[in-house]
Amino acid sequence: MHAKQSAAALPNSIIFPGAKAPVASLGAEEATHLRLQALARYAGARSRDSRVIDNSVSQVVLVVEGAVKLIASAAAGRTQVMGFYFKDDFIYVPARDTHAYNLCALTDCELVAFPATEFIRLAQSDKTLNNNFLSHLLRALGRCREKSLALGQKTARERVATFLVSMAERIGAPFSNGAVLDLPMSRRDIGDNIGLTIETVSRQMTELRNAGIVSTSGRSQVKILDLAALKQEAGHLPVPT
Amino acid sequence: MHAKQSAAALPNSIIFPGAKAPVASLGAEEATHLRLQALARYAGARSRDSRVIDNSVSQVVLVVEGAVKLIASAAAGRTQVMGFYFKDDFIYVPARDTHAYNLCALTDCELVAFPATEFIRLAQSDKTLNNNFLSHLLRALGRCREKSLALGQKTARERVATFLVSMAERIGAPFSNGAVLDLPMSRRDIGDNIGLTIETVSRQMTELRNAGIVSTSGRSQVKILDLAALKQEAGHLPVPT
DNA sequence: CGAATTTTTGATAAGGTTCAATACAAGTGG
DNA sequence: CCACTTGTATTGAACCTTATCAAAAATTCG
Repeated sequence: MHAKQSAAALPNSIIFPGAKAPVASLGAEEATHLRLQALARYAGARSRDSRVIDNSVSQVVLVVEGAVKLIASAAAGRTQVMGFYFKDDFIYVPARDTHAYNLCALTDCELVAFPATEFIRLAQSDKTLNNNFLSHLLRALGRCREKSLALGQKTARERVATFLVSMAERIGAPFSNGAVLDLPMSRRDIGDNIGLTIETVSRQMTELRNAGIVSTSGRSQVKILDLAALKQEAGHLPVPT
Repeated sequence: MHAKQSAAALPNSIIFPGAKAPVASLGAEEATHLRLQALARYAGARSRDSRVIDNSVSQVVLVVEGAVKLIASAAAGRTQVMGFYFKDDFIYVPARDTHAYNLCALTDCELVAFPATEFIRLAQSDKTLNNNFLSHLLRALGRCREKSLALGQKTARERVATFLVSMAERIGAPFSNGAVLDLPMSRRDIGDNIGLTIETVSRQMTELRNAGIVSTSGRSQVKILDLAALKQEAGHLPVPT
């Protein structure tokens, strides 16, 4: 299902009660709000919907509610999950080129999409918005480089641990010496994100469980019992002095 | 050797004859030039110099001449080469954080570095410069995502082929059905860039040579005899329709 | 030319994938 | 509400790719 259309035209979409709220988290000045509103395409999506937004042009997407994954497709049907995004996250989705990028809903969710070109033009006249966008891009680049490092250098164990640490920081609820999290993505998604097969992910989870570092219940709940130990497993750099 | 210092203080550095030229490729408006000049730190480096620029603060670096690599260091002495950069390339080097980023010279080279914070502030008042910086960041993010896909999904053969295709596009001279290139980096650098050991890189090069797709002479010269075949090996997506 | 370094080649081993089967969770219809 | 069905996750065994270790060959540089 395509989503570059106004909310009214989408049967599945969730109509926002107060339309101003989502755009507010972009931190733009008052004067920019109206113009952002005009540009915004609200899109609701049900869990598992793929191609949640139109990728014929580059888009800047804000997650208002729910969770999505950004996937890239290469030859031979292989896909890489470039990242997972949650409430208030901000995603740059390039237009289809040598690889095709798409957003897929992991849960029912609400998104706001802006055509990138117009968004950037608008940001030029609003220092706050421009700064926010810039610092978002810098963070995205930083995270992507971290991922490159992980994919290029780390073992299966380290990758799974790294993934869990990252998720704990983003969607974990504090718990004892660690955190509790409810993973909205499947083992396949995790594998495609960290460059492993589902079997390897599963085995590493089992080993972490046997080592008493995490415990699991059901498919999605993970309790991190010892965050320090998990970070150790993740192969993180000692804190710089 | 540290390089956040003016050219005059660097024994190794190459003093530029006309100091305006390097900044010109940033495409800034006339009025911004002087302020960029004031901000710029010129740094020359000899081949193999590491820590070519100061990484205690984030920097935006322009390559005026030569070639450099951006490396990230993780625990256990593992390093990932995040990318290679050549004349007129533009690099965002974040301050040291959970990982340490550094520029290393592959050849004798000339660089211009700007403290990122001030550079960004200056860009705010110059639409052209701001646009250039933004589009640079978007391209950098795109390339980094491509690399994630390669590291997460591709085989050794595909990675080496992908690397060669990319280098051909960036520093190759046209030649018959392919290109000739003079690689300024070692096999180790290549391996650290695409997540393989030097032995595996070497073996894959040998196989590509045996397949008649490339030929080599000396350490650094590579002739791509059949670019189409090499792209095939790289596992690229068929051109979108 | 000769020394030092880098690259290539070879043999072996380890980590991860693949294939196959079982167990588990969640949803569906009686 | 429970049995049945479907999809997802876990476990096991064999295989394959790539890493590791070790040595020889090639290139660069003094």
